[in-house]
Amino acid sequence: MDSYRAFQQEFDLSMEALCRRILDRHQTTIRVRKAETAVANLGRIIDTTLTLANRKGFHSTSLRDLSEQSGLSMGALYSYFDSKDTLLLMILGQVVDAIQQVLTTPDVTTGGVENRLRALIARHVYLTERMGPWFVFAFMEAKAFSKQGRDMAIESELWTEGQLRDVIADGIAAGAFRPQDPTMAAALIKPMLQDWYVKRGKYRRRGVDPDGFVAALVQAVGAMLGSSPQPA
Amino acid sequence: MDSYRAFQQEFDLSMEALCRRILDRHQTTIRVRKAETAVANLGRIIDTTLTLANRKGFHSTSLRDLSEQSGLSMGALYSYFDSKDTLLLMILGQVVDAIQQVLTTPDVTTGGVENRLRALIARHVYLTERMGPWFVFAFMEAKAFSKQGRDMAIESELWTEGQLRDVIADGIAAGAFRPQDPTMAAALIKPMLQDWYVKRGKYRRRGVDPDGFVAALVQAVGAMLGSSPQPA
DNA sequence: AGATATATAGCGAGCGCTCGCTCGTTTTTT
DNA sequence: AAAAAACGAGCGAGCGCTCGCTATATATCT
Repeated sequence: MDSYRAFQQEFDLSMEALCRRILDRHQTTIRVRKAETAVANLGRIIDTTLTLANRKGFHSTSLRDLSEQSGLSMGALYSYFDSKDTLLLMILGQVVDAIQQVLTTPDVTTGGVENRLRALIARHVYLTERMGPWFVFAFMEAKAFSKQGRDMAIESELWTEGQLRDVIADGIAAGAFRPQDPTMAAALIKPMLQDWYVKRGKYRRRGVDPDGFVAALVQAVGAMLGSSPQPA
Repeated sequence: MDSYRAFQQEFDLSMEALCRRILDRHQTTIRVRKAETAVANLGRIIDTTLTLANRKGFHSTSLRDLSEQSGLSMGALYSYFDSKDTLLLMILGQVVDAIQQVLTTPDVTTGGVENRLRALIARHVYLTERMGPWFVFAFMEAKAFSKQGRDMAIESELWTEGQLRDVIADGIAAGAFRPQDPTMAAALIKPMLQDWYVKRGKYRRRGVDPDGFVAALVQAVGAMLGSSPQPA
């Protein structure tokens, strides 16, 4: 898994696949019984929500706008969620779910520290590239979440940072990285990863693609941690 | 200027001083004539706005909440701004103003590249520490700004990144830093600087103070740019 | 100095409007 | 024809904002 193309073939993160998981997780609230119909309409709802919310904020997006743009009536929308807040939690929940799915696989947890670190960085960039609007949504609306949502976001954030910290700590113990505080190092790397989706437009304007960003980031992080040069 | 204490003595960024500048910039909209009264009440209004907006978002903060918490009536509020959007632009404008004030002084623009880079990093951290809630507000509400506000935010963002890029480019030319793309390097450093105020709580919980963060960041950035060790 | 007049600051009920959400009805599917 | 899904007018609550009014500070006149 060493390019964005390979990543896309390994993980199915299509709107359909994502909505199928959301349907699984919210079977009790979603009142539409036919899975095929439910997945299709969930896709339209969430696609529209992400577009409108990322343009002017979730709170400023009215359900009438959402109804009009998605082509479903007000009543139909309420067959898929029981409150606007639930819609928000559906999207956030799927973001957390996808993170777990992508960052918990052998490539990331085994092998040399250099490769584990590279895999962690690459997968994070590729995942946030593939699900860009979802991550922007989660990041921007985080403050407005209900307590349940905020706790979920913080936990997920700390989990990802913990993965980084563990790899760095292992690397220091193995003598691959210069001795330093692994928690602080992880804390500094995390925002660089987030920048890829928070400021996506800036990188697009400069012609930087996902693989280019991964290369630059791996290089920078390597230098920062004082890693010995990669074996040719 | 080599500590947060020294920074606070060099720059007056008290609520009173900031509001006095806001009053200057919005003389035409603010209908209260006595400067003393206006500055005092602007302080109450903005302090309350930052508190409420950073808790639940600016859009979700009603002017009735603001009125109740600040102790001014609805009518009195409208003597200080002519629309809720103007209130938002007042705060954003002062953030941009303060950035210019702090990052455009001899320390930052003269001397060796190592020192210029250190000064730039330190001042950014100290400024965002001193005006924490203002910066969090600007960052979180940026997407909801009117076009005027968004353009201001983007311009200010790019200006700061440009300052970083220039120092790095000078350093590469002088042989102090390893040859690399200064634009990409600056793009990766910026989010680390922003993390200080966006995730302020995380660092507080871990007992990291402004000077500690500056030290860690200068160290990390130095390694990342491949700077030669500092002269003792 | 005291009385009067004028300007300034603050007040808060109420306006028009949009919001999230409901529910009786209609359309589509089985 | 029964069940499932979609419809959309309408409800009450809460929004940004206004405006006729009161209270207080300042200026002017005897």
